[in-house]
Amino acid sequence: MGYNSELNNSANTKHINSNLGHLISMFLSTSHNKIDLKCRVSIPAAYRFFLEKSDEQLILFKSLQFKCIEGTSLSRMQRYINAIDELDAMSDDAFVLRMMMADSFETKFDASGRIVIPETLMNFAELSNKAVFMGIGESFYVWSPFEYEKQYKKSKQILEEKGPPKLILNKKTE
Amino acid sequence: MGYNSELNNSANTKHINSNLGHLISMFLSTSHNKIDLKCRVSIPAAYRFFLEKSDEQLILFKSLQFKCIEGTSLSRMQRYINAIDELDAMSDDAFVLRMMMADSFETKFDASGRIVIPETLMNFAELSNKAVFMGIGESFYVWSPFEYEKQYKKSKQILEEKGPPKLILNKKTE
DNA sequence: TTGACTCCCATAAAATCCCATGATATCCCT
DNA sequence: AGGGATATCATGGGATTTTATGGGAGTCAA
Repeated sequence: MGYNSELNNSANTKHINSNLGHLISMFLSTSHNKIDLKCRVSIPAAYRFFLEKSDEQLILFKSLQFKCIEGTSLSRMQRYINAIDELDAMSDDAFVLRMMMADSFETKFDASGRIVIPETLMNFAELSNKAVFMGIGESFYVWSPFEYEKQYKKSKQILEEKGPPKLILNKKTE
Repeated sequence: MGYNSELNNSANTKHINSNLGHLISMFLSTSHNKIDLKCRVSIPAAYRFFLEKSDEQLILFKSLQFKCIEGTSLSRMQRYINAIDELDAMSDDAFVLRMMMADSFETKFDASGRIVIPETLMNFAELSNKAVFMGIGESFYVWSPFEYEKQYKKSKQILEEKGPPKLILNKKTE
């Protein structure tokens, strides 16, 4: 779908030419956005460009580790699914993972770059009127402000107690 | 992208031909620049050439070790992102790395070679109207003048007390 | 018709672009 | 080597664009 078919609505074609278009190459940084009464949130512009640039669909699903929503590209989601298939099909792990994955949603932005968060995910992440988008490279998390604070403090505490990861200190990797 | 395609805006094409272009191959030397009311700073021209020459995006993030901003290339950041996938998601290293990504920003220069320092990073490094750029090879630090002085004195003191560090150069240059 | 969902238009605040300038630094000609 | 001409750097500030957000009109299904 490399061309501007009618599937690309005006929103996409508008933004793809923006100044950010050639910039963003991953999900980074954090932003606090408002969820309105219709459960709409603006996806941070930088994230949109990453997806649009790589012509990827956005997938939202329940995080397997945390009380938050995880967002990523369709192609990366495919890799998750493949990884589950590698597991013993009858194992408890595989069962649980499949249940979680079943609640994943393919979403698209409206003309102003917003998505609607499905009710299932709103409940799972205990979201109400604020969402914290946290970019972690290949994917991003959507937290309630409360859960986000908890997670952030935890990481900071680990950093203080244990120092930076080894690979950061060994500047020359590979 | 060796040619001046239209993707190189006027800013880049202007600077890429400068006399410094063939010189700089990493971040070196120190310079004191002003931060204006819009939180803009000029990136030292030498740093820009390094990035433009290697066609790299600039990433700014909170240093994990010091009270300063660290700047580096996107591809270098990519190595840390890849590392996240290799780790157990609940490991301490993974927590810290995710926090690092969440506190990272992809930036680009304006037509005159300036960037805008995100508010989060301004606060973290306690910057107000002056920034000290300190090149350290593959990345650079941005300090407040106060913090910079502190670190500078500290290193001088260590040098006096313990003598010059023993440095063994590795012949292999990869 | 009612509710749920989508599309469209409006807007304030913030981010970005564009043009201008003094101070250095560099080039070039004699 | 001197010294003016030229280019570049770092900086200022106004104009313009984008972002995030609110709210209403249209649509489809039960």
